[in-house]
Amino acid sequence: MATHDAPRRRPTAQDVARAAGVSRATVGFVLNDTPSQTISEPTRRAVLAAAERLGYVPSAAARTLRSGRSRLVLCVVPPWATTEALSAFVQRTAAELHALGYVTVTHVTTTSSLRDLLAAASPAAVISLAPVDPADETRLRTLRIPCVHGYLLDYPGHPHTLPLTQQTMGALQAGHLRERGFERLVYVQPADVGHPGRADGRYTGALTGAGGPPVERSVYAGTEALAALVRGWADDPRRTGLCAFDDLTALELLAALDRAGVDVPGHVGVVGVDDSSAAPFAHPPLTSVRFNLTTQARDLAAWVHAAVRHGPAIPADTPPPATDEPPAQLVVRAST
Amino acid sequence: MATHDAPRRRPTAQDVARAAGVSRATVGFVLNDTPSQTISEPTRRAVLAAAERLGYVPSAAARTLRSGRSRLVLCVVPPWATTEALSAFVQRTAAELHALGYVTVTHVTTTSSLRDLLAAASPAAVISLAPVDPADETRLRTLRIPCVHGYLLDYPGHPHTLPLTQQTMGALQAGHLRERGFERLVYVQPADVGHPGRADGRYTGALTGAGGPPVERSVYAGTEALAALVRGWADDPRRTGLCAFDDLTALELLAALDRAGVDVPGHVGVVGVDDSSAAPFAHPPLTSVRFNLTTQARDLAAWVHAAVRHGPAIPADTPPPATDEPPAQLVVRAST
DNA sequence: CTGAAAGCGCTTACAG
DNA sequence: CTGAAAGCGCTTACAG
Repeated sequence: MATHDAPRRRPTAQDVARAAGVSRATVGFVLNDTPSQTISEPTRRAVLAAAERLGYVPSAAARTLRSGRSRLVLCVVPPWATTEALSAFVQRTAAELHALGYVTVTHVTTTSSLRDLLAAASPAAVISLAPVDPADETRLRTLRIPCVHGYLLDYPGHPHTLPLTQQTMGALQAGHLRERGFERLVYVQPADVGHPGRADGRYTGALTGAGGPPVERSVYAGTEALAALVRGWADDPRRTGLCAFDDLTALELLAALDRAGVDVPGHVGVVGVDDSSAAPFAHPPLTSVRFNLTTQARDLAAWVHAAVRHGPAIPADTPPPATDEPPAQLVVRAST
Repeated sequence: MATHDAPRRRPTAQDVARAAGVSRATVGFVLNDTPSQTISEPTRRAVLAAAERLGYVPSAAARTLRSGRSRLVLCVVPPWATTEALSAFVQRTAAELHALGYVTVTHVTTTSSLRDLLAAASPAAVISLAPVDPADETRLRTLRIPCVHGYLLDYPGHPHTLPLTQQTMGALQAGHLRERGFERLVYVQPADVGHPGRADGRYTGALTGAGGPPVERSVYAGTEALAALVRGWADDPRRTGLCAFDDLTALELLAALDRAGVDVPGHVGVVGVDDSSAAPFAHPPLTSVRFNLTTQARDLAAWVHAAVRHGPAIPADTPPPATDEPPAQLVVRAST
């Protein structure tokens, strides 16, 4: 026995029209809330009920093709930006964009080019958490898809720079260590930090936050190299404050310091970046820089919305709304 | 002065045809590698060169609408599945799917329904890392979009179950603790673990892995509650082995045990799940369960590909390829 | 290879 | 509200 109402194809607006006993145009007006049309409440309800009953979902492909608009926002994330803090940032931004009528999806870049991605999806806009390849930038311009930069690197002359920059993070770290009375300041990072600009920016910020040089910089690769650094700090009579590149680096530092029997924070202090969920459980609990991303996610979403409506070139007319909230703050724990 | 070759609209296949001096059909044949057509090498090159020069990217919307096919795979991730290990799993799966010709994007579910998502994108298939809402399952069936379950819950009767299940994890934890001579075994979890089935499955697995009961189960909420548990373990004359729900839970346990002055692993042992990047730097370094996701990502990608080609109902004919690799393994460190 | 064509499902202006 | 219609850019079968 064949089920009589199982369609062999997905339902279309035409099917909804038939089921609701109205014209196809009416279905479109109801489903799109077309303001220029007045639809009576009973008709409206009948259409919506029929759509629901049939499991109708408008074809994204047809809608995008015909209207030239899309509700999809594509967030492009480099592999090194898949941290807790940045994931939270993307999720908040997605929530803000949802309120503006968009749907956000994320793509972690493995191959470098956006070409394949753009041939498979038709986004209204792209958010990139990393500097975009020039070829891809050209492509996006050609396709008239606005690209908003959601990365936290200073980008001179670029209007869309979030208040939170790499500099902010380093400055908070170094300033805090100075306040706590650490005399010698060292910026410590592993050799591989994804995009080198991140570490450079944070180090530059540390120079500022320390109230001027010197802030040393140590790059290590491997346990041996780190142990050698630890010996240097242990033997130094000065109290040494370490600005760790991120929380993971900080955890590695704390473990190495513990192995060497160094007193933390008595002789050496450590500050991370990210305020990861592991930070409170470190040994000792880790002081870290927490991002305040709520308002910044709203800014980013607003830029995307503006770019979609007015085109990518909206430098002067959309300044980020002034907020009292600092872009980041220290969460002080026992490691300093 | 106006730039003479800046088009006001995005280039189409027609533009490429004009630029290459061929017919529009030829462009389609070249760009799609249509096997039924023989295109001479010079023509082929001319078309590709013109496409490249114009920055042509085929319209995903038009292509999907016309062909009824899409190269987009949508991976739906609940907020609690955004861990390092699962992110890595998704990225590996995306890489495998890329090799099969798909492009994968991820959506973290905030609102529960897939409706908005499916109205904004036309995926060829959906991978869900969480059980799918029945309404959404119906919707996907109606839209003829196959949905493959990428979550690690046992799902009785479901053909697509990866070798790695929640049970596997718990079993490895408990088996290891027994081997290490811990007499009393406790499964410890915070009250909120996202989807409760995860903790239930892991606990069930621990019962098996321990070679039979008893394995106690402790659910805590807050530092106070945890401290009370720690006192209980400290006062017990038996060596107690703790199966922590995940690495974060394990880190919290280690911190609490350290505060209470409990000897780890002398008196209490701790095993996590995830083998997160913080695990090696814990105090003491944390023994944890690492997922072997390489082959499992390949299986998942193969299921997606099969589902796209043969429809969602492919139970019997696509068994997961047998691999020698265990679905997960212990990484033993000092905490046990 | 070319050229003319249909049609995917939708949005949206138009005359009633 | 209805009904007939165009057209977004593409894929793809067809006759040459």
